[in-house]
Amino acid sequence: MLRNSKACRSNCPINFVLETFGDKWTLLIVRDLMFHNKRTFLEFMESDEKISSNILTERLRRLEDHGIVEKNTSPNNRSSFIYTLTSKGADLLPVMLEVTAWSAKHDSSTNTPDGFLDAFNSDRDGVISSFRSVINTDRK
Amino acid sequence: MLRNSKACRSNCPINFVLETFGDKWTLLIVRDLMFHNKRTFLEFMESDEKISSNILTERLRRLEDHGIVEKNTSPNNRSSFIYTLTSKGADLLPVMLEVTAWSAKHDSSTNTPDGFLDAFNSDRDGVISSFRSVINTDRK
DNA sequence: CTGTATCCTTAGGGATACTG
DNA sequence: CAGTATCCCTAAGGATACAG
Repeated sequence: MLRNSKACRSNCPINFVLETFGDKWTLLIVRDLMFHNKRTFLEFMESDEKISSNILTERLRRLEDHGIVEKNTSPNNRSSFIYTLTSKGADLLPVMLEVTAWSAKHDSSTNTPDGFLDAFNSDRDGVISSFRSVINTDRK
Repeated sequence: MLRNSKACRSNCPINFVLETFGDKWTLLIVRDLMFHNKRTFLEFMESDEKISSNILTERLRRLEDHGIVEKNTSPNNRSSFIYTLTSKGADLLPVMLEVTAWSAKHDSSTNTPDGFLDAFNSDRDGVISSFRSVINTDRK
């Protein structure tokens, strides 16, 4: 459910992702959920890029509004919150891996795991499915 | 050659693309070059999202700085400029198609060509290569 | 036509303090 | 711990005019 829906600039599918991910922070949260097994506010705060707390609060809420992230109270600790990707969020995996491959190809200074690019180029589907199996998704 | 290089926030490949594409406009220019055969300033101005001229000027320059777009004077008209994707820019095609597929799957209001999603899911490589062959790239 | 320049408004974001 | 609230500054962006 959308808390506040903005007018779309167009119905282009590229524009559609920009309405959600067209900023410098949102995709980093998805990355942390997807590849770094992060799931709490503090864990997101600790990432290298040093997001500030007010921005993090707002971006998490927007991701929740867009159905990409789900927020639940931790079963054992009631004042702790756990963020997980929904299946819609997990569906971003191919996008994320293509982005990673592009960066790895065109910027040698990016920290991509050794052999990723070769593995991805030779067995893309295999790499995707092996990642998919370990993603932190909500399973009810 | 970079006109002004900013400090990177991290060496993460996801962050790397955000340094270039982490805004609401840049990717739309790539989309126009890649899928709509646009190549002049005016053509970019005419897109549905209504970018303003000062933003367009700055984004084109940044894309040129990052080696994603090339700017050349038109051979027949000396005061006219033609923008084309470099091979680095054209390498974004798989990313763009994955983004399109994600949007098409999760937002029914996006204007995606009929049958794209099915074609892409069943013959991804075929779809990519057929797109690749018609992309407006600089070939010298 | 292809931009630049300027002015102005709004959104993004950093720092910090504070609450349940 | 998990945020919210506030203050303040800068960056992003819209409108418009203008230059080569």
